Amino acid sequence: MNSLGYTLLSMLVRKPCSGYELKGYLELFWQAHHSQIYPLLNKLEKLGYVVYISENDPIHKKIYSITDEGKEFLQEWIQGKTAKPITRDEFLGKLYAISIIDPKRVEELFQERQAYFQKLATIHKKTLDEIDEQFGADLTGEGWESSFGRYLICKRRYDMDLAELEWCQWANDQYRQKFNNKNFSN
Amino acid sequence: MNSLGYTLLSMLVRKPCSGYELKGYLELFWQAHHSQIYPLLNKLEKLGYVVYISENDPIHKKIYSITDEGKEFLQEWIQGKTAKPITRDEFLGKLYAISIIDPKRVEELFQERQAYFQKLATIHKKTLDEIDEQFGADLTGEGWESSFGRYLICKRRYDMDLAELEWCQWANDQYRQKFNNKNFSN
DNA sequence: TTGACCATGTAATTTGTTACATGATTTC
DNA sequence: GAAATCATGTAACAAATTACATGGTCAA
Repeated sequence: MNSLGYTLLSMLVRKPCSGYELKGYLELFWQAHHSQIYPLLNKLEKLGYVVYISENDPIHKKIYSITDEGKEFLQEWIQGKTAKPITRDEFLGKLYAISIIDPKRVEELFQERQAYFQKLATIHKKTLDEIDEQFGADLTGEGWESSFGRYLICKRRYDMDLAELEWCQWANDQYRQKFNNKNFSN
Repeated sequence: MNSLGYTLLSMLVRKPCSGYELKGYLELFWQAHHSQIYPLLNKLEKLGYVVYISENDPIHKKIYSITDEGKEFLQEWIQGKTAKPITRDEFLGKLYAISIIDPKRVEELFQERQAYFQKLATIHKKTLDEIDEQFGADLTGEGWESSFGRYLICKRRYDMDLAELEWCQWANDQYRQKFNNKNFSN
């Protein structure tokens, strides 16, 4: 099984989910396409690590639940070595060449970046508030344990969004100062 | 050409580099293997977007330089749509299931995470200091323009390292509080 | 009735990872 | 003289992306 497969199992510890839901939750720290998720869930099901209960649920929606065997399998992975986090950021790839980018385009790139993370920050703040509302900010609500991991991860993501926004402002300011002083040329 | 290929071009705007160097610089925001980088550089060379000057340089080291055609090609990419940043984080994949992880292992996971980002923060701080030293903190040194992009990216990375470390401390504290209160069970 | 979102799947292609291969240099 | 780091390459395999394919729901 690959890392994404284990991660799907990990997310099913919190609550039974459909592939579509998993894709959404996953976006906090792992962007996966549905074309990866659905086949993996089918594989996990064949292996007996998840079961699906399509019961009375609307139309063609498959809610997966982790099995005890799935939990054991997951534990083995959790005990093993943890791979380093991976990032790939095209914006930064472009920014590397900032000295030869048209100033209008630079401003545009920063603006797009800020808008993107502003949107994410808003979404993640809302999610955090919802978790607090559901379980109580003093962490006393029922079922809290199973959502604790997601809560920590969501908080991290929100913190990172804010750090990214702060950096954006700083970097854009630096650029403007630089540009006004020396006019950059090149 | 793919995003990594364009990003390599972008990095060559700053200064001529070997594939090995590029791999190192890239690690700030894009983790690529040498088995991707070397073939891409050969491809870019065949297309005339980079040239290599192995001249008097030690043994088998190939220093690549971007051409004017390469810069034009790069500009087209920079003008186009920017793909969203990608992250994949196994640690967070494990953390999702924190409610069923042995507390000792949880502490270990947090410790490893902190050590990892502490190490990165130290490296990135050092790199930032070197850039400041080389060009002057008031951004007046010669050749500053071409390293400005790298400077911004390096600062971002350092900020993110610190944010990650702060979150780690917060999250570990939350976990300990939670664990001491309710003993988590499960 | 159009567009956004929910919902799942497969196939073709591209990208990324791991393994195979080699060899020099530097530091301890 | 052993280990780490510098340095480049290819091949086999695994994973991710994009395209193809289908169909339901809900709100403006």
